[in-house]
Amino acid sequence: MYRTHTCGELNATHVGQVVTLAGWVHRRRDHGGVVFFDLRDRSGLVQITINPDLNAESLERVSAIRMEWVLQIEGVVQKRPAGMENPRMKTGEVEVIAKNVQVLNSSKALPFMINGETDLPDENTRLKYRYLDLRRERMTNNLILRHNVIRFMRDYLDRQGFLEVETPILFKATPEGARDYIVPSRVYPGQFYALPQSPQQLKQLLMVAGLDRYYQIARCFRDEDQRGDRQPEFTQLDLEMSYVHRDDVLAMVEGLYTAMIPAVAPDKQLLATPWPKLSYREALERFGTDKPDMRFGMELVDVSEIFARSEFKVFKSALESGGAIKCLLAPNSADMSRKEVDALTELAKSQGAKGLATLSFTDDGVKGTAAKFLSQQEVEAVKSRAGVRAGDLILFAADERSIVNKVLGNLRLVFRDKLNLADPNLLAFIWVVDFPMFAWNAEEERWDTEHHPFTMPQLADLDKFDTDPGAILSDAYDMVCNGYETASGSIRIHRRDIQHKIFELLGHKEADIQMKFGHMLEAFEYGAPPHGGMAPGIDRLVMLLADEPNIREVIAFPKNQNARDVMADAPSQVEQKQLQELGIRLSGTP
RNA sequence: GGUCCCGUGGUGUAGCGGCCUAACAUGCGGCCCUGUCAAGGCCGAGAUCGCGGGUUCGAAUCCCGUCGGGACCGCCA
Repeated sequence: MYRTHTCGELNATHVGQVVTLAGWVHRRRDHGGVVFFDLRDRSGLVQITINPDLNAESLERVSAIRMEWVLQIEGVVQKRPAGMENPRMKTGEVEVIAKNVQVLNSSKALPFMINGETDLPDENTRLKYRYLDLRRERMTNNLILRHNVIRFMRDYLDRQGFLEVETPILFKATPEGARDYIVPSRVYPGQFYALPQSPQQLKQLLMVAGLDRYYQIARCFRDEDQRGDRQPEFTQLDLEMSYVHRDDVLAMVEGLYTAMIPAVAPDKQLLATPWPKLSYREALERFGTDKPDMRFGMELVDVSEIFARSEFKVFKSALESGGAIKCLLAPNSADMSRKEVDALTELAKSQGAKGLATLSFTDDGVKGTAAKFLSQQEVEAVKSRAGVRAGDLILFAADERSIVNKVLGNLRLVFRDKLNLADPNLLAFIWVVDFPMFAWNAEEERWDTEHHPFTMPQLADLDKFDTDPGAILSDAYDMVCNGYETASGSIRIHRRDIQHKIFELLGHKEADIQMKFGHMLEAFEYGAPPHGGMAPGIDRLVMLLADEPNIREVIAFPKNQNARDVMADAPSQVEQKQLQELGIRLSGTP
């Protein structure tokens, strides 16, 4: 063994012991006579003291040593002289007086500094040298946190009677949902596997197989454009249970999370237990989104009624065409500059609104773009309905209801960030339930499933299939936290007739259904039990627990926004021979 | 596919028509220094300002294009 102890574990109880350590030079402080190194391994830092009476061989090595060299230090743990302790270091009471210094490896000058939190380079540089970036304490801690989260999940689910089962990475392309990553087959030229977007079908088949309670730390692949909270491959806690109703699944997962979070992230507070349940409709109406950040108020206020007889053209025409007028109260924002309001208006326009109307309640009276178009009574009515106080700003959106909600929902988040309305240590978990089963796809003139085609419609709505599919609610649910969708799931269809009906409504032809989903339909004919499940996203959860702004910070080797691995430079071309074996000829760019 | 923002020594920034033969910090090299902990002091090397074109007497600075990166919209069952 190279070492007897780790750096971070040393403390006053080790005083007097001879120890051997191995690690990186985090910092060096060379005083000419005495030299200090902070030696680092995963466990932390400890000060190594090189005194001038060290053996000549070691002493000669010391002068050449630079940051990130790998050393093996044999020495004696000593209590630091009085007044020389460093209370900011975990090991600050002690130091290791070196008796022998071996250089295990040297290091080139670093492409960027990794011993502080400031001055991080461009993210691509961090990704190119990810192995250096991960040496940083913050990144190491993120990976440790992620490990603790997954370990807790495994232990907890094991105690709850779940079995961890692995499912294939090479599977079958699915026509629904995201774009698939496909893998050519050598044995069957011209045919392709697909990487799973999730193990959805497989876990349902495990229920048919009688596994009863299944989970997996599952890698999922979706070939869509990136965001801060989306990567081409990501990890879910995929789970499925037999003989459950919606609330059984929710209670299981809520129990897991409320036990886990104090254990892995003790600084975080849960907003409420049990977690509030919001219907999809209610979430949209009150917060303008199906993934509301519940850490602060600023709810949307419907003022359509107040303006039922308004002469303000913008409001009038919105109502006449069946739309709505809603507003948002931005506290203490009446003094916002024209420029800032214009920027908000641009944002609103980018999301489909025609514009924004404002009222600002200043010391000099009511100002804003809507002021001169509204009557005194209308202004008073808005004031009392929205609870306006002096200094507040009101923003109106008048349009189709869906656009109004979307625009104000996004503005709500802009003000959250601008006015620091959300407590960063709060985790506001909620359940969003009662999603619509279908959404009309205007572009392709057909129905799409809102969740996925294996989701069980609510029984009360089954008779609406032929009359009003848009009104059918499903037994789908999302876990939402601080404005992120952190899990999604549903009770599944376990009856062949209903499943078949869904595929039909989605516009699949009979032959297609057999080719793409025949295995599922057939399985349902062999005594499929009622079942349901969920898939909490692990990357997003760890991101929230670690206070990171994106999931790349909690993934060891993520891809950049253009789905590129800049360290290994993937994707890359392959040998012509490989393509030949697969029967693939490149036709140039699509 | 679209919108917006960014690109200056290894790294992070400043400079935003002439004062730039490009500044500061850090890192790097050398020298001095026996108690520091972002150690300190002195000296030094290191950048054709992402790339291409244009405007101008003159471009890091203005314009156009392009490449790379980021945020967002579309997309993400």
